[in-house]
Amino acid sequence: MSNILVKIYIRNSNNFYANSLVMSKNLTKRAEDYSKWYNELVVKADLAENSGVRGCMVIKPYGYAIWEKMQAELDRMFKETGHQNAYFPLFVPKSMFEAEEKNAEGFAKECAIVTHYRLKNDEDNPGKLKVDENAKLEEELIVRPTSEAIIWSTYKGWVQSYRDLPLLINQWANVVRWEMRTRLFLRTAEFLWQEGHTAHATKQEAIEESEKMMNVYADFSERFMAIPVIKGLKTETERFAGAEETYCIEALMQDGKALQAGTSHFLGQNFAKAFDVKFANAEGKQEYVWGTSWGVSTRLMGALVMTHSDDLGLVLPPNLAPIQVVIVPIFKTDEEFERISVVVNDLVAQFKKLNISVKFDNRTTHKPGFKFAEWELKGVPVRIAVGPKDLENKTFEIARRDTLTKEIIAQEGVVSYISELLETIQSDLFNKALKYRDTHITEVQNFEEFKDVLENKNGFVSAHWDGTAETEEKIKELTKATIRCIPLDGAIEEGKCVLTGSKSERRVLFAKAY
RNA sequence: CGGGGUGUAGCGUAGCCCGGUCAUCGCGCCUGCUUUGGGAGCAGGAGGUCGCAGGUUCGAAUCCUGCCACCCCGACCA
Repeated sequence: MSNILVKIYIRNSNNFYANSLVMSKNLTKRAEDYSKWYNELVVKADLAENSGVRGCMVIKPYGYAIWEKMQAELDRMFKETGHQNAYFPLFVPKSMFEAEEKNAEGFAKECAIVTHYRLKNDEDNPGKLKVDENAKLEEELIVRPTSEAIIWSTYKGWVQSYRDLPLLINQWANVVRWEMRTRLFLRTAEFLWQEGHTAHATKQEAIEESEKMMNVYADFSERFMAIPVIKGLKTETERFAGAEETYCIEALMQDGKALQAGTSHFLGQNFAKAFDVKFANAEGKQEYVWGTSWGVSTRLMGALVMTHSDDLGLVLPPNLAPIQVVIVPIFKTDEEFERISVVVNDLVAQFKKLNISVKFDNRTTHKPGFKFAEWELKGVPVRIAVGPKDLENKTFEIARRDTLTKEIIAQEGVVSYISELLETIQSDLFNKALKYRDTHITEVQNFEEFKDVLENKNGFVSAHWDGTAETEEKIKELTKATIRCIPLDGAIEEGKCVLTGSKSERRVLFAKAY
């Protein structure tokens, strides 16, 4: 093939040479550099691109369509569990931000801060502007890295009696965290998310709420995104700043690294005390309310890409695919195209009745082979090809993106066949990812095994841990692996800490993480 | 924020060390003909303030300074 280029990457002064075969339009081979593969995939599949503004990305229409589907489903689930949407300000006055000390401290190093509100002409550089030093704000405004502060300061005015509780609010918004190293979808300086913030009369109710939302996330992730997750608790070091307990869902990517896919926090009375949110209980006594907060972000898009995709491109679960079925006509003459269009238009109408999103790729500017490759790159779950042979035999060629298999199917009843096929693909994708995940949870008994798994196999390592932050830190230093979570379904099991040999009563999951 | 690297057409790149017909090649794009069941072929053509701003020089993609953005490692990352 003429468009195979042999590229030689020559890196830095160490004279490190890495040769790689790169198809001009294909993706970098995954084994060589997973992160390069990931970046190329995100860009080439038309999901997002670097904006050129520090650490921020542009989400392109195709990527945003996926996000909208995720939003719609999550929003439905939130409402089903009694939550309402609201919106709070982007700017948080510094004094408000610092009210809950631990939370403020936790985010202090990654905040964008507004200090001025006006520009003026720069006399030294005609046509240029500069900050007007006279327009300095009395108090700086923090661009929200999360909204607990501004929301709890608002809740103070909303809660007086136990009759005002619970307060179950969600907000869809953008937040800014000035991360040192950014990566499309996984860690961008600005990202889109939803954050739920609830207030309750009792501790028990708040704990139940945070567990409930963790379950909502796990359910969404597994049923909708076909990404298996492990539900668990964060250790004290990994816990959200300002929370009493952090619940999380952890997913495993194809390169064996773990990704935190969502968190739900039981905040205790920390924010209620910081913002003085009190209510009169049934006995007329003043009490602080109990809080939770929970969120998932556009990071889930990164999880989606890294969980299912292969070297031909994106693989989207049918539930999330903006286009579930694409129809590619194969023809030589206008007359053939006309005859195919008649059949296809009828087919499209039938799909629409079943709410299956379908695209008839009737471009005359590209050849079928090009279209096949393009839709594969974009991850469309099912492709139907229709040509003269099919008209003659009353058949279609059906191709699955996930398995890359093709079959010839009679036109009669094809719509219900595909409707079922979409469900099959959805569950097959989940099962495939589940199998990968489950074969990459390795129980180890000692530190030698521990290191061996992390060096040679990767994935989750299930090991005993003595429960101390020092041991956790030491293990991180030695292996780069962190405790992803203390699994909720983990059995009580006597054992010895993998590093120190001290007593342990349950296994926890370690992994290298994004 | 520390260390290293990169920035040349929409994308990927050669050239930089050693300043002077060096702006190179491939993909893509446009036009025409032939093609169309897996990323078409041939012929012709368009497209670039060499990241930005200064400086050195008769002359800068090339040397120097500053800035911006991106990549890798580390630190950081509820």
